[in-house]
Amino acid sequence: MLRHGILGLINNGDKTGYEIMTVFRDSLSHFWTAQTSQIYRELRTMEAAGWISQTHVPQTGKPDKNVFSITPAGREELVRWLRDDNLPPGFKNPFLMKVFFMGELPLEEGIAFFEAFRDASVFPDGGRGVSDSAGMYRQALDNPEKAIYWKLTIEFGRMYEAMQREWCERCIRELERLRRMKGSQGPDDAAGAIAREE
Amino acid sequence: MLRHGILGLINNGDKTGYEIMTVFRDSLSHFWTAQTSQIYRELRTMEAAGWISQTHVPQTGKPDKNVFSITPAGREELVRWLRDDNLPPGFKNPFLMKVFFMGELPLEEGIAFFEAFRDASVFPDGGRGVSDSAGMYRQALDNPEKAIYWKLTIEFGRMYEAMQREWCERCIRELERLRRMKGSQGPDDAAGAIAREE
DNA sequence: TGGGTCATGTAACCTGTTACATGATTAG
DNA sequence: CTAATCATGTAACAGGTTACATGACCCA
Repeated sequence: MLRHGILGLINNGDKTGYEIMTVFRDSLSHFWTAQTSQIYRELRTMEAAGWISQTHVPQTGKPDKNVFSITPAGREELVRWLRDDNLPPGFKNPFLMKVFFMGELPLEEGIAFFEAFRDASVFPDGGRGVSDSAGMYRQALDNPEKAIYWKLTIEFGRMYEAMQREWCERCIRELERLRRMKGSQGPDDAAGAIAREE
Repeated sequence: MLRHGILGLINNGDKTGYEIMTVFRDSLSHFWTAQTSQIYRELRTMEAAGWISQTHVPQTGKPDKNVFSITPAGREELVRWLRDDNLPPGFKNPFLMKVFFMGELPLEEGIAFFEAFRDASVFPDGGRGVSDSAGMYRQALDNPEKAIYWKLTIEFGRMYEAMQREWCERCIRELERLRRMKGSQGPDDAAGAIAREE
């Protein structure tokens, strides 16, 4: 996956490993992350596979750079991957893993946990930070057909956030309801209420 | 993460590696997956760390089993993990990675891609398959305070799905709009319309 | 003079996936 | 008779994270 993401970025224009890292950090962080260590490793693998080629560019006042360009074989591989029906089955959500076991902590802590999560947003500014990213903006003007897909991923991020916030609100309401029941009527009544609900 | 998930399951009752695998497959698949190979490896690590202990149980007519129980140190580790503010930053969505580069394929293929995704649901039956899982149901009756969190994770799955479907619908509408513009007015006008939109 | 940017990477480790291997019992 | 279930794992590989290392230039 990362391999093909890097390939797509190089397809949009020649890039150094460093530039690829900045794109991941500034424009793709809402759906993928990558460290330089992994990027440089993948670049070597991709060059060995003949998907990209490297040009050494000496610079003065700055370190020299290695600029990577996509090859015809790389372009073929990119569309092959796009068409390939290969979406991985396993979806992992560490937050839900914790929620699943939250019954081990007092209710109050559970409520605080959801409040903290609701208030911590992936897009603290409503997505503007990602949307304004310079490189993507340039591309949006150059090539609207590529830009529309980029906008759709941003839209996904926004909708995901809104959904997550709404879910947190619901969870907090549910937990507060349980707390009230425990407070006023004792644990047995609370148990009955939950069981009856389903 | 997986380590702590396994720990939480053993905390809810002694289990064999095989039983842990079935719980992941039947009840936690909407937010985590795990193969037996990984489960047995983690169990060994966890036993070495003193979080769990093992009892060999000979059986007749069936293979012998190794039943794992949580230790006091394991229980301490579980609540430490629950309280620890350690949610990983990197969120990875292979589907969005593909969407991001879909501009390399013709519009028709992009539309078909979203249609296929919209129709492939994680919860083909609206979540009933997961909710009815026997082990979890038993627990829901035993311990409502644990069960409520399990229900909340199911609810997340349902909301996520609904959001994803709605997002797909929006994407399809956007792409169809672009297709109409390209068809009737040529590529330059389409470009202008997208640029003006932002 | 201290921190940020540009630019390269390595080493060690941890986590996850794929494929394989065994073998009795039970239900259709 | 065949497939599924119960129950254990190993080996090899792929993918991802953390920490470290270098070094010049520029801005406050």
